[in-house]
Amino acid sequence: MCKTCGCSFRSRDFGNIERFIEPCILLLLSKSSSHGYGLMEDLEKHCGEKVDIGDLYRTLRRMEKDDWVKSDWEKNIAGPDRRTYTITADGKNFLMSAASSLIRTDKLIHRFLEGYQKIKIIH
Amino acid sequence: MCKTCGCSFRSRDFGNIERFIEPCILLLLSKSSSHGYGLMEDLEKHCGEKVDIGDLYRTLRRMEKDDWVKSDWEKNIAGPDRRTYTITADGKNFLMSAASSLIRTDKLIHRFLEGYQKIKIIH
DNA sequence: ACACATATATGTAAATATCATATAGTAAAA
DNA sequence: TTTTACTATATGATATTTACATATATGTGT
Repeated sequence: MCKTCGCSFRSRDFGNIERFIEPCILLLLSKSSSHGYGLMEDLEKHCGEKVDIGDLYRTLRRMEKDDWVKSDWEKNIAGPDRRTYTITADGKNFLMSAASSLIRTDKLIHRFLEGYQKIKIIH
Repeated sequence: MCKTCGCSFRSRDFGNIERFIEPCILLLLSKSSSHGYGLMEDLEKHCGEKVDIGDLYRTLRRMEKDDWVKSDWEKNIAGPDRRTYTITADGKNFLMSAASSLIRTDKLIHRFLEGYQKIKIIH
């Protein structure tokens, strides 16, 4: 049920990749360690990802539970302290397998789009 | 929690596009009307999609509720009767917008893979 | 009579996403 | 000095989606 207008149609955008944010985070962290709020800004700037900040923090905690990242509190004079995340060996491995999966996903999309072009020409 | 081995890691494959099956179904139906079981075979053969049959039937009923397809029962001498689905005008519109979304998704994946190639060269 | 392929459907649980809200530190404006 | 804005982390509640199991029924071949 669409929340904005109350209609019976689903409102979520189509085409979302499940948990795409996770490899994006790991890619950023493999360049340099960072904290949640900083990752939010980088995800929007460099990854074209719009981010729900609550989801991002929850995702980071989950990724630490999965041992893909580890975190340490960092003193911050200019504002609230930060929880700084660093990628682990497991995180690098997942990033590698995620890249393979995304290549497969990309092929599926291409196959679909090719098929779509064909029916578009006919009709 | 992983069901097969009981470990604390998530087991689902990474890279799944949410509801990707729906535009795939609509693409097949825009070639010719079909029923659930037939769509299952075509999705696996032509779309490279492994399909949960229960999910497929539920998805088709939902798509009819959304007016993307309509269905009629068809007599079948060679087996149980079939519910045959036909794409609607709304379904064609959704298919078009899904194709646009997937082009965007594809760009996100490419951006990610380019970034990944860069860090792979460095490390 | 029984197994098997075809055919549709639902129950339940887990995982994920969305939206709202809570809390707190720092700095600058009013 | 109080209020506002920005930075920063986190959780509650709900909706959506997926996964796996199970139920039901028809027709064919052995």
